[in-house]
Amino acid sequence: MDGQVKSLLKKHSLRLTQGRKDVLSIFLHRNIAISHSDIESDIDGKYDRVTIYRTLKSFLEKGLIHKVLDDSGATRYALCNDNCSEAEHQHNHIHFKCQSCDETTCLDHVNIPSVTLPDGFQMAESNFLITGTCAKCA
Amino acid sequence: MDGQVKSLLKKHSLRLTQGRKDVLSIFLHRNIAISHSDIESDIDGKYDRVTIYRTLKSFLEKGLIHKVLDDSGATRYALCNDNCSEAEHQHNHIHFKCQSCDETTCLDHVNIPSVTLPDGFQMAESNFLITGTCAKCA
DNA sequence: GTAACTGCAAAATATTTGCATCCTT
DNA sequence: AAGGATGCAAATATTTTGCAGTTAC
Repeated sequence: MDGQVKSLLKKHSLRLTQGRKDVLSIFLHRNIAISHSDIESDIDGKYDRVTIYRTLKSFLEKGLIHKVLDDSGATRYALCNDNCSEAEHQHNHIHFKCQSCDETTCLDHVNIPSVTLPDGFQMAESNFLITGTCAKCA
Repeated sequence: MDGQVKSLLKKHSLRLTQGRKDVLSIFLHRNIAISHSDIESDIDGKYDRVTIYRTLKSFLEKGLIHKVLDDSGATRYALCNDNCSEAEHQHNHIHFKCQSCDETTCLDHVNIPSVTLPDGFQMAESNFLITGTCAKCA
């Protein structure tokens, strides 16, 4: 796991600092979309709130994580898949938010269906969020 | 238009106050998803910031408007269609956010395709946001 | 008349910026 | 050594809450 953390950071041209390793570990351990405050409570004061904001921003810019839309207003993030880089994101999976346990998961095996847009509209990215009850809470 | 405003408010069991009429008018005039700050700049101090928050909350609870997902963190709202009520929301259209003009529109004629969820997952609502270039900006 | 709505003040939460210091490369 | 990362302070933005006064029904 530690080797994975290092190689992921290196792969995305990010310096190997303890803070980044710890934050990335959280993403790897919890396979759900997490927010700034999730991380803050996980590390429990080990790093400054501002540092976490900047860490997330760096990860975002380098294509290590992506934003997960949420209907509650909270900003959440999830690990990108291997195909993502600073240059281009390649996400085609649906996000599912459970109304019961409040967890947002990436449905990696459910692809976003293609849609036909009206004349003149050009798609760049798409985000699909489904709300409901997850398998654990059903 | 004024009659439409009144009947819409009545239909959703909302008292006819000037503030609500004005806010609802903004939604009717601008057929795009708007945020709290959009409204605030539109009314230009006529009502308190807090009142607008509470107005939006009331509209939301009574099924007059719905939240529109946004990738920038801003919370936006759009008018519900006729089928929505306090009890149930019935949205099946895709939202399109233009990266150029920053406007979010409801693509009323593009339905959200149905997807098959993994075993145990149950869908309640779905939100589909496509980012790209709109017809005006292409 | 009464419950709901509004404005003002203030608190709580979320996010960003500047700067000095420290650490990775 | 140099540029990037961090911590602290503080500014800004966003949203919520309490309370007193006002208004719609």
